[in-house]
Amino acid sequence: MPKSKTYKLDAEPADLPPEADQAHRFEKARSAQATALLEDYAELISDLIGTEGEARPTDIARRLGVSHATAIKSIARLKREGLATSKLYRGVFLTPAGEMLARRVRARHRLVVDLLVAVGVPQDAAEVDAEGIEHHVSEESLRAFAKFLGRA
Amino acid sequence: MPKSKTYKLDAEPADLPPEADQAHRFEKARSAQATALLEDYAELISDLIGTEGEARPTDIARRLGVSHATAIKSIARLKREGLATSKLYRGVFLTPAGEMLARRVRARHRLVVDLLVAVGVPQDAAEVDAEGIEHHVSEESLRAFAKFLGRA
DNA sequence: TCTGATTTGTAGCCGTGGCTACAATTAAGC
DNA sequence: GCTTAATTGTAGCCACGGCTACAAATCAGA
Ligand SMILES: [Mn+2]
Ligand SMILES: [Mn+2]
Ligand SMILES: [Mn+2]
Ligand SMILES: [Mn+2]
Repeated sequence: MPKSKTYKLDAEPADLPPEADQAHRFEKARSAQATALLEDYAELISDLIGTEGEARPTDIARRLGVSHATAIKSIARLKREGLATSKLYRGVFLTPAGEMLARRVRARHRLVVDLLVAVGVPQDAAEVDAEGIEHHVSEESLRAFAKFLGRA
Repeated sequence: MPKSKTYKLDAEPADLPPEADQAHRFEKARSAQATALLEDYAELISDLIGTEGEARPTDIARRLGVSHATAIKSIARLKREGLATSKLYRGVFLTPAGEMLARRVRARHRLVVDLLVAVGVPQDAAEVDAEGIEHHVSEESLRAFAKFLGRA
């Protein structure tokens, strides 16, 4: 992560050299990537709690296709960032912030899949591609997607 | 999570437990992420050579918004992977493999931007989002995009 | 030419997210 | 209840891609 800089979330002066503009785009993509893992974990934990009643590290790891050690370390990061908690040997839970994130991420995930399908991408490919694409879709694009899908 | 089975693109047996399906999607996203940096460098180096006549580490770094040390290390990875070469103090060049990658990536980048715009995303947002999205768009999706845009 | 600015390269640090191997704890079965 | 299997956690390794600081090489201008 770059350092905690004061993010001017949309006020990017347009009168900078063009390479600054490009640098800004790359920076956005990097920062989106930095949160992608947190988003996927939040969504998955929420899903597991919803369908299985609990989210245990082993299940999380299996669903993600990583070793349980990796999952546990990533869960530690979620806890550090205030998105999850976990009682010893009793599964992982989402904090209110984590729940909010999960809800947002799930809605976005569905919207992305639906848009892909709407423009002609086969369902299977849409599911695969969306898992990576979702983390780079801005609110502005999401609004456009919703409108395009007639859900404005 | 629909249990569809059409993707013979990779040799993934379609009759596995559903969580294997999900793991497979996450794995795809991770592997796409692993090549994203190479793709951006290849595209950028190609652009710089095309517009400036050469691609020097300092310029690459400025366009990406990273330190020159970071750029030089990433360029070293490109060389390791057979995508670029560089003569001391004389800029970075793409190997044939690197050129091919750059061409593919540039075409894909444009197609993604065009699709986003076509579904109503403002140009600026499309440019920003595409920088991240592009790395996760499969060939299958690309074909669908082209068809949707009437470039089948 | 030579001196100072720019560019390039190197070294070393850090956090992330992979992994394996092993230890400890809990759950299950007999 | 004991033994064994499964789960969870820890430790330690690695590659990657950020960074700063410093060194070396090249380029430009006076
Ligand atoms: Mn995802
Ligand atoms: Mn998702
Ligand atoms: Mn990109
Ligand atoms: Mn690009």
